Amino acid sequence: MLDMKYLRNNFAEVKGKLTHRGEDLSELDHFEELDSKRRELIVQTEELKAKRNEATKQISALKREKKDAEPAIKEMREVGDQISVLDRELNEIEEHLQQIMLSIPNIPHESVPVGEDEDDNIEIRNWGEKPAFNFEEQAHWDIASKLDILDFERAAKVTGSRFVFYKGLGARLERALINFMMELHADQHGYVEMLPPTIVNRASMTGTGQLPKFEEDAFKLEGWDYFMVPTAEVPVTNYHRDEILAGENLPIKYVAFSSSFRSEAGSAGRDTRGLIRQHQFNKVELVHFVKPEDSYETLEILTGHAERVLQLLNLPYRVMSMCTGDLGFTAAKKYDIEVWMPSQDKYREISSCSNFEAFQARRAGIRFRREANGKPEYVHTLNGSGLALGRTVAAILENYQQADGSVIVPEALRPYMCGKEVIK
RNA sequence: GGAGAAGUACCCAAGCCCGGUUGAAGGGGAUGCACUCGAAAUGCAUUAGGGCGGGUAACCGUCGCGUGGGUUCAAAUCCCACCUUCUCCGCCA
Repeated sequence: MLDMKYLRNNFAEVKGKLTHRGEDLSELDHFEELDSKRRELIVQTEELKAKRNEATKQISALKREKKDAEPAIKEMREVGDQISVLDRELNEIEEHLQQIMLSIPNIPHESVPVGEDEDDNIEIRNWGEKPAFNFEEQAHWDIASKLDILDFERAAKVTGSRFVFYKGLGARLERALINFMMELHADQHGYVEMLPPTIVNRASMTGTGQLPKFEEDAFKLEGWDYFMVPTAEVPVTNYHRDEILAGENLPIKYVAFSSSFRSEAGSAGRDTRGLIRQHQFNKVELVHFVKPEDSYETLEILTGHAERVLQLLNLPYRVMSMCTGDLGFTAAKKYDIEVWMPSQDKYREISSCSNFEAFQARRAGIRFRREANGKPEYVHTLNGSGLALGRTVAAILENYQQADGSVIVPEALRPYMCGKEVIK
């Protein structure tokens, strides 16, 4: 959510900056009218309420002195009616205004490249050497099915398409990656470890920006106003919802492991095979709460923490700066880290690191005080995958595949795999 | 799932039956001042934060006793719904 006062005072400028995002801004046009109507009504009702409060004191004094209060009561009856009419109107307007505010995307940071879609994203850097194979490289689903470590067919029977069983050393590999990543971030990067709920309520989904606009992307529990989390970002960011944090405790950094659930509405036919696009996948997520002046430096650090995972696994990747048209709804700036997938001859997203500035903090009411008696200010929130587990498994299988169909275990993972050096 | 109890300011807690003088007694804590060489103890004082609106500003208004509605001239106090916590029973990993 944007700062309403800022939007009021800089309407044309904000609107200009939002046009590059390629989102529907038709709602925005009602803002100015509703906003001024709202303030008008507030002045009116508050005047009447002040009058009523004054009269109430007098009525109670009259009653105490056993004098006739009937005329005053009669008059206030009318005032009361006026108040309730105006209040009702005010409520409607505030609801509409709130709905508009919740549907306006974040303002892109000035350093974000202007562009329409993913073709306009800019490569910031790349790392590692793409493997050279002297045999025909295979897709990870083929490698995995020959090794019997992933089972998509039975998952389709048990649940449906876009689900998977990890099996044997496949399951072991995924679990090794979870432990490897969690320990790296907790022990070496200084994050506090979390295992959050994987079901959250509507307020949480609204707080981080998944709702109200993207409800069809989420799995909702029938009969409940609960949702399966699409990312641990939701529970972990909302962990501090409606709180005022002590400035001296910032920055706060959490690393959370959770399963993530996405309906992938509108993605039918894309990445139908393999681990790239599942309804359920595991992810290690990094979440920061920082002072506003620190958030852009933090975005670089956070991205570096995610990159560190790929470096230790020796997987080639590049870092892309998302252009205005590919930023997503909530981010002011976003880097995607893309890992090399040999069978596709392409880089594929494996982490997404975003600075939301105060966009989520305003929705979720997350503030801090610089000093004990200072005014509360909104924190800036950031998060990034560190990393998506399924895609990491896919990248390992493809980049570490051997001519005989076996897969070398990256050295950094061997301590988590009982020293095993190869999956065959 | 069944039965019961409770949610009041930073914390504890009175008020709620019998609506108005409680914008919230009292205590603790915190802060300031006094006493003291200093501390403790003691005494005095302050301590609703926050949202929203108006105003160049000082400041003013409004909302606020779990949340949302309702009744009333007026609600912490009455009515309804919901949420959360606790206790007991049942079930259960």
